[in-house]
Amino acid sequence: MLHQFIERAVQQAVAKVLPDADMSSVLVRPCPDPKFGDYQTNALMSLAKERKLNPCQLAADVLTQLNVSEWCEKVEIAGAGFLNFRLKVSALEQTLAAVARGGHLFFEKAAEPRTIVIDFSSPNVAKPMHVGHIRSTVLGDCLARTLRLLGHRVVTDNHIGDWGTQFGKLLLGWKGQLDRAALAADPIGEMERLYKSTNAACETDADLLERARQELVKLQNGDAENLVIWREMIELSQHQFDTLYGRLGVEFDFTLGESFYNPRLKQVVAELRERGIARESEGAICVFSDGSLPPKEDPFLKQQDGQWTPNPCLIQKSDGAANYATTDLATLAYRFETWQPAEIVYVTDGRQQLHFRQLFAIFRRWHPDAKVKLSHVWFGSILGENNTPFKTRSGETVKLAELLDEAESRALAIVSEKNPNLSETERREIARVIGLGAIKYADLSPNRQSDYVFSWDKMLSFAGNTAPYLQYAYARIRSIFRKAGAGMSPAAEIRLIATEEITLAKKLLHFGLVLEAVTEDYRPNYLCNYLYELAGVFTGFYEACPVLKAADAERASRLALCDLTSRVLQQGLALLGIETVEQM
RNA sequence: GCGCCGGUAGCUCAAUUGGAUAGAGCUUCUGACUUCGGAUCAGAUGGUUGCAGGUUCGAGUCCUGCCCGGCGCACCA
Repeated sequence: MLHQFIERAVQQAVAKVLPDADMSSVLVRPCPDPKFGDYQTNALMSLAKERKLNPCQLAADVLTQLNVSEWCEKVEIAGAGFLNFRLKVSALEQTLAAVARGGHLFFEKAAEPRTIVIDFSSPNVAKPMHVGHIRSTVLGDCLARTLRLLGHRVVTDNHIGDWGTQFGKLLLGWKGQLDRAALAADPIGEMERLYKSTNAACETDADLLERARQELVKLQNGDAENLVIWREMIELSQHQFDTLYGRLGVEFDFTLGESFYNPRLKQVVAELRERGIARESEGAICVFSDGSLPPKEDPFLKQQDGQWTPNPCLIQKSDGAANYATTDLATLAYRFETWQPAEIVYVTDGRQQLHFRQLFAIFRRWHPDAKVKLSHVWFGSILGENNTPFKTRSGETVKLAELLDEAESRALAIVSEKNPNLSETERREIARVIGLGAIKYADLSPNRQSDYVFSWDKMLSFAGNTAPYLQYAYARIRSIFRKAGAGMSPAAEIRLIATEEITLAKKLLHFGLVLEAVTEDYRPNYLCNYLYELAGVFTGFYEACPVLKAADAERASRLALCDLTSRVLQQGLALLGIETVEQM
């Protein structure tokens, strides 16, 4: 893309003037205001600062070494030492024409593909998937899709909760009060009922609690009967997962649950003890600070009463059982050894930050030579009214299946009102796409680190930065092609004359830059913002530039612009996991 | 108490290595329709970026202190 050509040219020019400069900081970015130009670099000012040079003089020196006349008008030095670039319309036209002929859609594949493991979603067996799983699922899926499009090798792994203390109570309930008919009709509901009822009974009955514990011990020791029941619970749960992931369009390469790592846990603890990374404390096995980090950055220290005190990570409970840190360590080691990734990404809510800081720190000590990058991509909570956690009226967690149902039924009501002429089958399909898109977009468009307030009315609105608005923008473009019929020549020459055409063309060019930003910071909201802005710029073009009524050459050129815009919208939404429809 | 995160227009949010005059939507008000889909668009109103300092050519962004809110901090995950 053009900005990369300019960037490389600038880097080469800087290298001639300042051979020792760090080129990774010499970047070319879109201008914040078109009056300055189309692209700018502000890197020369910081380079000048480091070297105590006059920034404008440095800019002038770089300029003498710079030749971007193939793509740009005269380069300007402005402000405190910006270089401003203005694209030649001819370069724009050629770039768009090349994409229209079948090039990559305004992005470039990564020069050095990386292998990246992404851990996301992670629902629990025998429990309904609920609203708490949506953000991890949607974020992780979007990151996987975007990284893949850019040419990276992505391994998605669903670390389901198929092991743990809850199975004691579940097994006890299953054996005592399982309703087979209810299980057949609604397996998750029945398992949830068994757990809740047994759990409640255990609150007041110590004998029952002990029996639940015994069931858990039997399971952990490989008791045949309990294993059979446990496997059935997993299988029933997997059906639920498959159904919901099917609706959401999410796929995993692997589903290696917690239980997969059971055979490795003892070894993990033993190894960490042998190496002196972990030791016994109050009956548990713990990892303490090794003093290698400054106290402020050390996840195994906290300040209490003005003193740095231990903040250990437990890797084995005093009863000898492993806990989630143990499993996560075994999982991390397995992923590292199995896929040899450049990076492992965990998509979870922000409350687990300390856990992952400790987990990563332990792994670094355990495998000091491992080059793998470890990332915790965390997100904020979904809130209901009054900034309280999002719950149903009766205070229950909102089930994911019901959430999706409601999204679709609300969308159906809107579609039926707006476009009653469509058949019910068509309206249902449109409602499905709009309803699911609205939910996903509501999760992806805010900064992932902030909490957001769940609002049906906002997410399903056709105005503002919402999925329906973008889907509408797409449908409206497709409508032009339906009217145009088959008379569209795909490899049309593109001629940009009106300012709205040029603005749209320049916006299309930014797509790849945005995708890179998304994968660098793991922030899909950059893509959402971009698509919304693109839709806005397109509307400006749509209002000002008639397409079908234009004369032949202009018509073909504008049709090509429409086609490129619709493709970027569709591709962008697809990366967010959101479908489009031809009519809505 | 300590840590992490947040505090930006009346409301909900954005702001791409520190970069130029902090931007959208909603709301309110004013306009545009014999419409390539008005499910739209144009314009107006609206700001001491929580407070006070500091760093520098330049700070919503970095540093220090304080105020307010959410979350976390040894055997749940």
